[in-house]
Amino acid sequence: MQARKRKTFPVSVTHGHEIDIPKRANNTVQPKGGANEQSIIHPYCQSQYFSCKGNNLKLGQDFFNQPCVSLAKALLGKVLVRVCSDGQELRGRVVETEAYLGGEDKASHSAGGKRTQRNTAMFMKPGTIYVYPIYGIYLCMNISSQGEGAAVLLRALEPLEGHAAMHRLRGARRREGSRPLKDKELCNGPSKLCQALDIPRAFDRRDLADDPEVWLERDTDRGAGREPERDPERDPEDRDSEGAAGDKAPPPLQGDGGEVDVVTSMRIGIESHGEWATKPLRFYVRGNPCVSVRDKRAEARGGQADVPKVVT
DNA sequence: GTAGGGATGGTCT
DNA sequence: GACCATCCCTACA
Repeated sequence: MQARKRKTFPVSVTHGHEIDIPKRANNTVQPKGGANEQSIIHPYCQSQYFSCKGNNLKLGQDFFNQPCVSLAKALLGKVLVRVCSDGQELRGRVVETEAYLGGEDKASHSAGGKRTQRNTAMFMKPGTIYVYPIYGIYLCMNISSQGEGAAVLLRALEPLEGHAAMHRLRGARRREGSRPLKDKELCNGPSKLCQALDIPRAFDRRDLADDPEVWLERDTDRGAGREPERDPERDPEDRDSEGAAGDKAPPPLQGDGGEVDVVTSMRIGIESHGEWATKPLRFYVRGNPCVSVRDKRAEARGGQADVPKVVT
């Protein structure tokens, strides 16, 4: 299937989506410097609207230097960018996170202030990537925050750019002949997103605020939440993104500085940690089909988890 | 769609 | 040796 055409001007593209560029009265776009300059505008980075000497969309140290719960919520709607070895950029919007608070949090790898070779990154400066192996064969990616040993686990992304590469990367580990993955299944889990964006263990302890291969950006896509980008390389039979198997279209994310409709819930997979397993420290974008596990009860209550007390 | 079970090997005690 | 912030597949409603 071919990429669906949109009524947007295709000169400047963000995250693989065309962005709506205000047109002049004569309905033409006037790139700064005239028509010749249009040809040298980079599809993403050098948009005339997001000119990026040094990429001014990139989130820096200041962003990461905030308390863990605050960072976990702030990450929702931001875009994780990964530059592959072949130069291709993969992009996914963060739609689900979990906060691990450090010493007091018994479910955290850094519980009790315990510092090991593995979790060293959790104690490094905010914005440090913590990648660890789990169940022998998978990886999970965290971002350290303010607070000793505190970090935010990235649990799910909404694929924005590089769908074909993500399908390849995810498919490489699946059984031959198994059913094709839907777009919403590419990154709907902490290890799945590491596979889809080719996040290696070697990224552990690297600085997300200053790394040429992986970083976070503000989301400039005012159309976030609409139908995901289609990738012409993909299997034409993959029709998943047609409303994500009946899911309602996710609510619009308001890019930078805007509000995201956040659902707060209990964290996943830590049942053995007693009361800490029930703390409302998981956050996700309401209605987004790429979330790994939806908490319908929390959603029915208006986005709040059962347990009222939030530890920050 | 949901639930259950098997696979898997690094990390920690 | 036990645990594990997971994933995939199959069966069933």
